[in-house]
Amino acid sequence: MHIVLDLHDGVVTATRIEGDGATGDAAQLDLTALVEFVAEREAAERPRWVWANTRQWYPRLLAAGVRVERCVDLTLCHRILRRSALTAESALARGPESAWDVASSALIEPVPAQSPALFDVEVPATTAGLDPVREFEAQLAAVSSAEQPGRIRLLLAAESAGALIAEEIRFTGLPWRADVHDRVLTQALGPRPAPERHPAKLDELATRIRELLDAPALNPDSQPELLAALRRVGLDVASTRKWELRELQHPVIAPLLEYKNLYRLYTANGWAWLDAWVHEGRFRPDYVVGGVVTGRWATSGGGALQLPKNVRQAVVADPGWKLVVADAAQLEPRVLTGLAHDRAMADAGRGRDLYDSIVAAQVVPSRPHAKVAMLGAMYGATTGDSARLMPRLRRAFPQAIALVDHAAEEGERGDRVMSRLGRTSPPPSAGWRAVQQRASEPGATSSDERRARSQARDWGRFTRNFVVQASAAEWALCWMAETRLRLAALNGRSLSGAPHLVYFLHDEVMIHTPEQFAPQVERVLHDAARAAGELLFGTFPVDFPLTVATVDTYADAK
DNA sequence: ACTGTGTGCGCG
DNA sequence: AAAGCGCGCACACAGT
Repeated sequence: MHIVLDLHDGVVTATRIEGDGATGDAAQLDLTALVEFVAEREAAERPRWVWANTRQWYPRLLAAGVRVERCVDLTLCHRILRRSALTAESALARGPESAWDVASSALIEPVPAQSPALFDVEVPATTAGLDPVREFEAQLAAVSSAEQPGRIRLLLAAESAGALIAEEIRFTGLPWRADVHDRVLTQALGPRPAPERHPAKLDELATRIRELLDAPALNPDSQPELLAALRRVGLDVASTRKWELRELQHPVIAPLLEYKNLYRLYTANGWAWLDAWVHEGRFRPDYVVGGVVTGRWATSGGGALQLPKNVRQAVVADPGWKLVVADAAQLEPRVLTGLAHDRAMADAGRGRDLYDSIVAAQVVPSRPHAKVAMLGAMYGATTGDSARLMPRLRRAFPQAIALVDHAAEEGERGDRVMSRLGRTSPPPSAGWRAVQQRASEPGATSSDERRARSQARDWGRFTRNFVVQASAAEWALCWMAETRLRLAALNGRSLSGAPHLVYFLHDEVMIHTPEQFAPQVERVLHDAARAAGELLFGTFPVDFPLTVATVDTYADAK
C-alpha cells in the first residue's frame, strides 16, 4: 500500500495506490490536518509514503512527533532510474529531461547559507508543479521493466530509507559539548581571540617562522610566499605539503608543521565553526543523500564527514546515555568478495581480520602490506609497493581481482559499470570521447595517443573503484535501514527517549541510547549487518564483521 | 566586490 | 614514498 502526498496552494492531496498499482481514492486535506492524517494512517496500515522529496515533508512530521517507517523519495529514485543500466529501456529513462531531473540536480547543489527556521521548510520551487502520482506510476513501470526488478527495487527502498534517516539525524542532532570543544581549542591555541585577531599561539609560531626563515614580511598562509622563503634558505622543495616538509632537516620545519596543524584546527573546526553549527548541545549535520556519484552521502556545510579525530572528544553522550559506535571492518574488500563470489577471499575474511589472514596465507609479509595491496587493487595503483604486490594478490584471489580489472577495462572503453543493486556510473564527458576519437583517427600524433591513453586510464580507475565504492555504499544503506527498523521495534517509535541514529560516516554509524539499552543496541547492529549482507549477496558466505564500542565520548571509540 | 581556480588537509 | 578512489571546506590569488 502506498499513499502519494502532493501539495498545492496549501492543500494536500493524498492518493492511495493499491498493491496492484491501481490508483485509489484521493483525499484532500488542509496542511494543518496533515500530521494527524499521517499519524493515523501510519498506525493503521504503515503505508509507504510517496513524496517528491523527503526534506520537504518529513521535518514537519518529525517536529510534531510523527515518524514514518517507509517512504519513496521520488526525486532520489528518479535520479537512480534515469541512469541505471537495469532500467535503461524504460519510458522513464528514455524520455526527455523533465522537471524531475531539474529537481534531482537541485538536491545536490549547495543550499544557500543557513536555513532560517529549521522545521519550517518552504516548498522548494523546484518541486512545485510536479505530478507525483504520474511520476510514481512511471517509476513503478520502469522498475517492472527491469530484468531483475528485485535489485533496483531494493536500491530505491534503501535510498529512500536513507532520506528518512538523514532527516531524523538532522532533527535529533549529534550530542556536542561546546564547553569540551572550547577547552580543546583553548589548550591548543590559547584563549579565544577577539574578532579580527588570530589566536596567540598562531601569532607566536608565525613570528618564529619568520625569524627562522629570515623573512620578516612572510605570510605563512600564502603557499607561494612560503615556498619561495623555504627555497631561499636552501630547502629543495616542490610544494609545502606536510609529508614533503616532514622529510627535511631544518629548524623551521617543526614550528611550521605545528603552525599548519593548529591553523587547520582554527579555520576548519575552531570557534567560528562552533558558533555556526552547534546549538543547544547538538551538531546538526547537513547530509546530502546520494550526493556522491557512487551513492555515498555528501554533506553541505559543517563538514560532518570530516570531523577530525582531535575534536571527537566533544561528542559526548547525555547523562545516563551512551554512544554505541560501530564500524564495518574492511568493508570494501568484503563487498568486493561478494561481488566477485571469490571463495578464497571469503574464507580469508571469515571470523577474523581479513588483512591478518592474507599475511597468514603468506601472500604478503605484513598487515600494512596487505592493506596497501588491497587498496591498490580497488583504486588502480600503478606504482609503488601497492602495484608491486598486485601479482601476488591476483594469484591468491583471482576472481576478485578479475572483477575490478574488468571494471577498469569497461571504463577505459567508455562503457558504464554497475553496482550490486544497479546504480550505474555516469558516461564519460563529450570532451573525453572527443579525445579518444581523435587518437583513433588517421593522422593522430603520438601526443594525441598519449593523451587519450592517459585519460582512458584515469576513467578506468574511476570505474574500477565505482563498482566497489557504490556497492559498499549500498551495503551501508541497507545496514542503516535495518538498524533503524530494529531500533524502532526495540522501544516503540519515539525518537528522543529511545535509542536512535545520530551519525553516519560511510562505513560507520553511531547510536545515542539510554545506558540500559546499550547491549541490545549492539546486538541490533550485528543483526542488521548480517541482514545487509544477505540482502546484497544472498546465500554467498561473505562475512561483514563489526567493531562495536559503547562509550561516553566518540574519541574513545577507536 | 564578486567568482573561479589552485593548494592543502580533514575524512572514508 | 605520497603513488592509486571518492569527497568538503578554507584560504590565497588572479581574473572580471
